[in-house]
Amino acid sequence: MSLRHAVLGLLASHPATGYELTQKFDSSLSHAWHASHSQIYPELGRLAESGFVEVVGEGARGSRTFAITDGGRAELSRWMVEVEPTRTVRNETAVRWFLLFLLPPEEQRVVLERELAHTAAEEAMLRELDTVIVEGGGSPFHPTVTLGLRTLPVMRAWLQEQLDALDG
Amino acid sequence: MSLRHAVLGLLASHPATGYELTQKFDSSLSHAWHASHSQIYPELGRLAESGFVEVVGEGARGSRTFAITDGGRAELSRWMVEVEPTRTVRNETAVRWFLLFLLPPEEQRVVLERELAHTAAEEAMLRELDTVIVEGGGSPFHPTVTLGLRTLPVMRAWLQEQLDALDG
DNA sequence: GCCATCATGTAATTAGTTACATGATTAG
DNA sequence: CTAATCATGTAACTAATTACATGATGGC
Repeated sequence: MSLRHAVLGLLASHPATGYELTQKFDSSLSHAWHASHSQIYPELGRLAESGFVEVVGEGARGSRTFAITDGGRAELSRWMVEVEPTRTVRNETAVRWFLLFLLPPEEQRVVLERELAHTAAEEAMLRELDTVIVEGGGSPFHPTVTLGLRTLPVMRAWLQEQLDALDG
Repeated sequence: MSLRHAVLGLLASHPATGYELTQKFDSSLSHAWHASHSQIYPELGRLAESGFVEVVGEGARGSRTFAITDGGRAELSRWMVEVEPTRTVRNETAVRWFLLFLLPPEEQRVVLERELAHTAAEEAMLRELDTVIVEGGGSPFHPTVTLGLRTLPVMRAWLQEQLDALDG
């Protein structure tokens, strides 16, 4: 389970509430791991029980800010350095691209155009994230943006080639 | 759930046994979706119940070969064209890369070298898959290989840059 | 006053992993 | 003969999604 360590990692750079963590899973971490609030709140509870995080403040509307503990940092390092990474990937978009050839040309075109539009939207999102990061004086999560902005043109080129092949 | 449609997609290009499908999830589809045999066999049963696949032959050791039906093809097209794609991704390797900066330089180096070694192994695997495909007279699953071989250099360059930054 | 967003939680269901279990065939 | 691979299945458990549920705060 990477959720545990993803949450720990987010808290390692900044204390946050469950709500803020949920937002980070939807922005900076969205190309690496997904989790919704119904998973995050119970996980914070379990991490606190294990002594890896602790509540360091309470705010409006019953919000609680969590911070990583020394034990949490140790656990995170251990996981990153010593635990053999699980290489399994789950990416529905990739599945769809790889099955594309099964469709008749006209349907392929529809799907390819949808995907091209999506890469454009994604690029806009990444550029905005990048701006936020630069204005904020640099952030630990730059890799998501950097790698995203570098791999997007490769993806777009492939989609465009498939479209061109349909025409020519 | 993409498993259902991934299985349907694999059967759409070729009838196969559950065992063969399991192998394909570990090779051609490994960068898009993962599934183990304990998930695949029950799914084949459910697909058969829905009338999307059928048994078209029995072989040694109780093996059963499944093929997609017309109904299955229709369902697959519907899913690919009409169903709004789920864009959530789960990739533990990406999580690890994005948390890298949390480690002290010497540990970063260890991890970066492990990851560089992994990209090399992956490239070898992709090249071998590519050879198999070319010798087999071309295969529908070429996109996995093509995109993999194109994105790998981007990944490797990023890893190398991080390493260089540690040194210089 | 009302709508958007902030903020948290739980319950029911479905998906996925790990472990258990069995046996046939084939290459060396 | 024996180890690797082929081939299938189920059970127990863990992870993740979807749906239900509630209420505060702030801007207009």
